[in-house]
Amino acid sequence: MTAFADREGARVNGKQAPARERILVAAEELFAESGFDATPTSRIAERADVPKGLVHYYFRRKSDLLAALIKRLPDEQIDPARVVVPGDIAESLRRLVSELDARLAGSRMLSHLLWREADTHRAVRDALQDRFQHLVREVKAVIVAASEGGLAVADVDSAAGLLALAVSYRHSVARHAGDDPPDLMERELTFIADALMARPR
Amino acid sequence: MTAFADREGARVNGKQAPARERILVAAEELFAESGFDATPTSRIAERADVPKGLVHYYFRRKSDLLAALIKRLPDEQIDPARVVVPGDIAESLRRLVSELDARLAGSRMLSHLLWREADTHRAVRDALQDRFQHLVREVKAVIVAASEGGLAVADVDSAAGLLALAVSYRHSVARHAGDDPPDLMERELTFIADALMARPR
Amino acid sequence: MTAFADREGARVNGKQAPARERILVAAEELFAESGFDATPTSRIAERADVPKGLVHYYFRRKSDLLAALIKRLPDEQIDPARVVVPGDIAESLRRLVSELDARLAGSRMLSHLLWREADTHRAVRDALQDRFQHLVREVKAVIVAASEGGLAVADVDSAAGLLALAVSYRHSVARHAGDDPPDLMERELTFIADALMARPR
Amino acid sequence: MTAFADREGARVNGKQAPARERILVAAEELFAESGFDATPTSRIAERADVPKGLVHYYFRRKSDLLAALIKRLPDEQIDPARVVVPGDIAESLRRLVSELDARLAGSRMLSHLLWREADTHRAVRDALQDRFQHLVREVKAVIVAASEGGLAVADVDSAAGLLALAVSYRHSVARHAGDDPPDLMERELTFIADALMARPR
DNA sequence: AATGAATGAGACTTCATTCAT
DNA sequence: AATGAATGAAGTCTCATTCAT
Repeated sequence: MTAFADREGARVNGKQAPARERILVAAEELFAESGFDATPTSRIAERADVPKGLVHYYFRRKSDLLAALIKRLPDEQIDPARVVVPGDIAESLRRLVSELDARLAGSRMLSHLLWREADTHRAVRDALQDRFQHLVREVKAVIVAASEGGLAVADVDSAAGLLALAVSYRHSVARHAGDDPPDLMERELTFIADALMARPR
Repeated sequence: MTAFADREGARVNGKQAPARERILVAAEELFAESGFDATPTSRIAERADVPKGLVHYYFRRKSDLLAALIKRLPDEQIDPARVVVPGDIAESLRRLVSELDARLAGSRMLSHLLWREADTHRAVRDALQDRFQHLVREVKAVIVAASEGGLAVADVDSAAGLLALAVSYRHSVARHAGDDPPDLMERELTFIADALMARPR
Repeated sequence: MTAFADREGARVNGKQAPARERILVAAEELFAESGFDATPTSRIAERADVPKGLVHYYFRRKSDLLAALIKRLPDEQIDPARVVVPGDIAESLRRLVSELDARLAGSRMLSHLLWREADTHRAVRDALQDRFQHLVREVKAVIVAASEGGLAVADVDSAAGLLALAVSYRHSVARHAGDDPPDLMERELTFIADALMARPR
Repeated sequence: MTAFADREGARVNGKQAPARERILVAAEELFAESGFDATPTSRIAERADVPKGLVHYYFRRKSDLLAALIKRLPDEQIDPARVVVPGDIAESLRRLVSELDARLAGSRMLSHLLWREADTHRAVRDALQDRFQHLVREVKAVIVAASEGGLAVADVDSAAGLLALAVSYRHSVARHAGDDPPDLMERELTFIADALMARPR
């Protein structure tokens, strides 16, 4: 590990990360900060500290950068066993949200980017849809496991959809708010959990 | 007056709308279709069927167009009396959503635009926040009126927040889905209404 | 006479000056401040407080404004009798310079403008040359009158040329200096006067 | 070296000068000919025979071109020993003026440009002031050396100031005259020299 | 006489992309 | 593999000038 401080992500245990990697990191940051269109490739090169030509050497067109970024999306499955507290839906969901927060912390910017560019770039749109569906399924799985059966499918679907929406909103669009009180999430979460508990089985 | 149909909004009973108005309509459409940055002012002029210079005559900078668009946002209050069915929260919310759909139909594109550009343009971000809060308050008012009192404030807040989120999502981001099944909304709506009914008072 | 204060020169004893005059005054100021090319006619209209169309109504092309400005140049002859102190060249020149200062004070901006635009506009160039020659002749006349004859023509020409140069420089280009110490002029002036006195006759 | 005559400065012994240099030369010529504002970058590209984009590749903004031009100003000191004829101020000044003429011949246009743009561009104004002061000092040094001491400081200052003015005027603004008779300078020069000689010591 | 909407040429500038080295 | 000069299309914006009223 050198004595020089450096860009987050630009170094991998002591050595400067390879140029290609540095370019991707820089692109992700800048796209998230200013949007795809508003980010010149020259500024990406600058931030990655590589010559301008190298960006197009690795990614012939600018959109190839976006495509490469999407491929890098973290896509780990959260193991329901790690978060589920049988019989306690609220607590289970609470832990799930916490895990999701942790998982997405590393790619919050990218998540956010997705929402912005979904319109103009089909690849992005599809990736976004996939991630959302994936999220819904994860929530559903946790609810089912925590409830130990007995819930109506439609209710689970509704609940999972609403929570996924809230989480997703929080992770991407809502970050504008600045405040983002943690209890806000808590409030919705318990409301949903209680609602499920109150349903006739 | 020709017999030809024309751009939506570009004509006002037989006469071509004033140039300024045509420019705004064209800008709204194009911004929503392709995003702010990706829309050249020249294409706006083209679609509005005005010379390129006129766009900048009325709106010196491109961002002034965005600002003008935001000022035009419909902002009518929905009268709770028109949608509330006392004692029936679900039906009340159903009618409210229906009204909201109607209201936003005219500016769906603009709504969508807001979500996309919220990051880069502070004016947009603020407008977006305002609209969302406005929406939450409307939902809350309907719930309170329909429930005839007796609900916990926190529950109303949660429910209103979730429904506003769902409506908002549907009106803007969700349009990617293409299909947008009406019953999807119905499912979330009844889930929320039932949840409220089931709560201890 | 209204209670409103107004632009210097835009009012003529209590009444607002006619629009055409206000336009000329505004143009003179702005051309001198920012240069001919850098001054949009729209800003002239603005400062003159007239509608944009009126500027081109009175002066079809922008260059017509310049031409009209040149025609307005003050061109009064300074009466040698008023400044000459017979036998005292230095004092005579001192008084002349003082008169010239007073005369040009009213049109300092315009004088300055002339130097800047002389290149690009033939009419300006010619006016500038004329004014300079006029100035040389005035200086010459004062020297001749003050010296009561007996100086060599070549010396008078040289002296007049040099002083005219210094005065001209001071009135136009030199104004950049900011400081512009009065004694600086005095120094050159006495140098020239003494030189003339010391010449063999 | 080809048989074709070519733009002055655009070729360096047979090979075309580098693009960046050609751009600077073209800009200098055009700015001097028509002024800074009146010269489109497109015409600079045209004359330099480079694509339009290259001008902005090397000089992002048009004003950067002006700045670069100013840095290129020749700034060699003239060695007093080369021009001074001890005891003969007039001849010394004559030789100095001749040297100055030679030195400035290469950048006459640029000199001229400076006077024109001094108003609107601070960098130019400062450069101009510096050059003038530099010139005054050079003249002063020659006078002192040629006179072999014994002149009053104030007289030397006056004389140097006047001659610098005349030289400067000739090199820049005066070029309008077209004719520019060499003896005109000679006349002022001897007048000044004689004046100094005649002064009491 | 006066006005301000309208026009279109053209200015500066940015930028993705290519290419010779 | 890597570089940075070079290219030209396209974008935003300004402005003198015209013209219908």
